[in-house]
Amino acid sequence: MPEGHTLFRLAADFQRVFGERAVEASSPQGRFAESAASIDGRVVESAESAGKHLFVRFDDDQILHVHLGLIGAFAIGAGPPPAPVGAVRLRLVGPTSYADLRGAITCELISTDKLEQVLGGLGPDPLRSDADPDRAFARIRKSGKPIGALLLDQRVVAGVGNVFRAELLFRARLHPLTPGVRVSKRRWNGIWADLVDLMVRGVETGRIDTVRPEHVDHGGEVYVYRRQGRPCHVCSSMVRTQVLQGRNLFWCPTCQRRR
DNA sequence: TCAAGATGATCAG
DNA sequence: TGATCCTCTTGAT
Repeated sequence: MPEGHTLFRLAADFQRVFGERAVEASSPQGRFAESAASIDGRVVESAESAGKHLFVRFDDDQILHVHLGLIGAFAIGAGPPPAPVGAVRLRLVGPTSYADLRGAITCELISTDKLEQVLGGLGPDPLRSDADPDRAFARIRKSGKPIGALLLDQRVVAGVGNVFRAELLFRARLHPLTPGVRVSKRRWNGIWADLVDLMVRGVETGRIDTVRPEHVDHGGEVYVYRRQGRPCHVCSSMVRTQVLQGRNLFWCPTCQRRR
């Protein structure tokens, strides 16, 4: 479930479990064997996330860069690790816990220069206190692309995925195909504040929970994401879907009218 | 039991 | 735009 809040939690978990500790590294699947050997026995100095990227810094300045992609997962477990199940690309084992990486699209060792390069390509991350929403708006206001496409562009905002996109636009009552150039500064400021709020809550709970209490009487709900053909929680219109740039878009045709 | 689709991003054409 | 990476869940058979 890798959107920005997932990576933020993962980095915090890494810091708590492996921080300041030496780890054994291996690649049961074999595809990362050489790099695993290179960090085997090193001490983890720090772990942090930026958007959907995870960076783990070791005491010899090597940096592990992981991007989970659509299907990847970095599972942390307590105690001694069991025999690897499935294609475990990287396994880290510390004194009290272990972590298994599967299915990631990126798993590599990088230098500080490359780290700067990756960070430089990302828009502001709502979970970082130094994030500047105006930097994102500067791109949005001069683009004719739909706001729904711009929100998924990691150069615009780092960490937003398909769930946050769908829910943010619903909560803002904004149609996903509205061109960026038509989104006002005031509107964007509201969306950004809502995004920060939702992602911070996502970090706390580990879930994406977006429905306001007055609209549903239990938790674990979303307004439109993957609810196509089902009634909107607010107005009972049927939620719609459409593929935009290869990704599924969801919206309520009544609450999010095209202007 | 098996196929399809999914919260992502890159690359070829 | 479609194929690809590669894993897991869901729903159809």
